Amino acid sequence: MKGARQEFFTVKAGYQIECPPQSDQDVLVLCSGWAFRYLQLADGSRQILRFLLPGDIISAPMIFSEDLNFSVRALTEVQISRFGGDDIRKKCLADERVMIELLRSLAESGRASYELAAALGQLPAERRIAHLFLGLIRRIAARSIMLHQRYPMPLRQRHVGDAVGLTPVHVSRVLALFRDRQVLTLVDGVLEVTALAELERLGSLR
Amino acid sequence: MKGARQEFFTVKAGYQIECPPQSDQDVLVLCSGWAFRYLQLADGSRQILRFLLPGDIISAPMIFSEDLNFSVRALTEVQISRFGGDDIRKKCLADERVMIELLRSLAESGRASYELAAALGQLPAERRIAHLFLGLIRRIAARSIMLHQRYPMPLRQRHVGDAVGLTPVHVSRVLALFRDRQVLTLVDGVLEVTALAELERLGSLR
DNA sequence: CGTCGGGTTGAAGATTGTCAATCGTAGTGG
DNA sequence: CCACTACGATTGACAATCTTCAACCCGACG
Repeated sequence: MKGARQEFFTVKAGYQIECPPQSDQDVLVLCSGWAFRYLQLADGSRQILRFLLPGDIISAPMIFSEDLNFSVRALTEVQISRFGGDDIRKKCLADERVMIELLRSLAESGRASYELAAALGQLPAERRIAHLFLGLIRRIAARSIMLHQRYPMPLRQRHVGDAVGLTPVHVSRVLALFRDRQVLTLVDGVLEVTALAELERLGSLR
Repeated sequence: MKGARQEFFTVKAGYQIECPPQSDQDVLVLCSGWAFRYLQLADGSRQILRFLLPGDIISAPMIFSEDLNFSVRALTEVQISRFGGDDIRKKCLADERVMIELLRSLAESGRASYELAAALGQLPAERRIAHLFLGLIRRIAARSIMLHQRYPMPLRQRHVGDAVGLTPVHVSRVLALFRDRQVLTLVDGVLEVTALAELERLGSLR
């Protein structure tokens, strides 16, 4: 990416990641920390659409289209790198591989949102939560070598609930079940998986 | 599109629309009839991801990516036009506008799947069904002039259920409610909207 | 020491699913 | 023309799932 205009900035945990007026077309990449895309509904509830991990493009589905139809919020403190939208678009046309990589990311994002819809529509609470964790630990494992099935997971139960369409109290009950059955524990920002096979059985769609 | 390799074929109502071996990269466009994209789950249930109307690209999210992660099935008898994948890709690079149009379609598809996730995760049955119909009548109205708020809607209640994550029985109850409250009726493949304002109030996310 | 956010738990209620019976309509074969 | 069947829609009774409301605990932090 050398030669491209690029800057960094930081957003504190819990704050929205704005896409300021003139820079709608810019591309933001998450460098450290966690964030999430979500849709805010009129009745006050929100649907978390995807958790963003370091390396993810924050507004992946919108690199070419103009209007952003979702919001993004920092889950932990995050560091973000901004690339000029025009630079990126020029690079795409110049370098085949940049374009391919962007499209791959776009396709992955599309697949994920379809899986999410299927999970929300068809699975009961337990399996929805298993599906969420399964997707997350796979993405985490793809980024760093894991030890003892312990994964960083800086989510409150409210975030889990907003992601799978359940109330925090019910999330608490399901997590208690998982604990009792020795499937996993989520404590203090760390997810420990004790029965991966069971988690996969619950969380897999096919 | 003149000069591109192109063929037509037909699929009967209820049959799957296959993407045969060698032509995974081809682009299929729906010319007449209705179809739907869906994900088949291991337990036998399925989530309908999007209904396809004439003019829609059948595998829109997958023009560039190789593996198709969803299935497509004909809802009515459909006519389909096939374009060679290589031809399309060449056109994209040659003609800026073709690329733009494809990306617009892709972005629209992404927005729709996010809205679907939000509806499935956050809305109760009544509002989920309202949301489905609202999205459909807007797309139908954009394609042809409508009279008296009557829209062709060749869905069985089972399709509605698979699209919004409810059992056909409960869909029947909700539709009965809508009938009683004079909001809409769905009879014999025709949706008649009698209280559009109410439908919008129920089915809008924001 | 008080407060506050997050998690846990119980009890009650709302929503949605399951099971089963019924009805109408269209098709099918005698 | 008449069973016979198959499918979709409807309805009732009941059960399972999930939400709501409330109380309580606990650690962090002023």
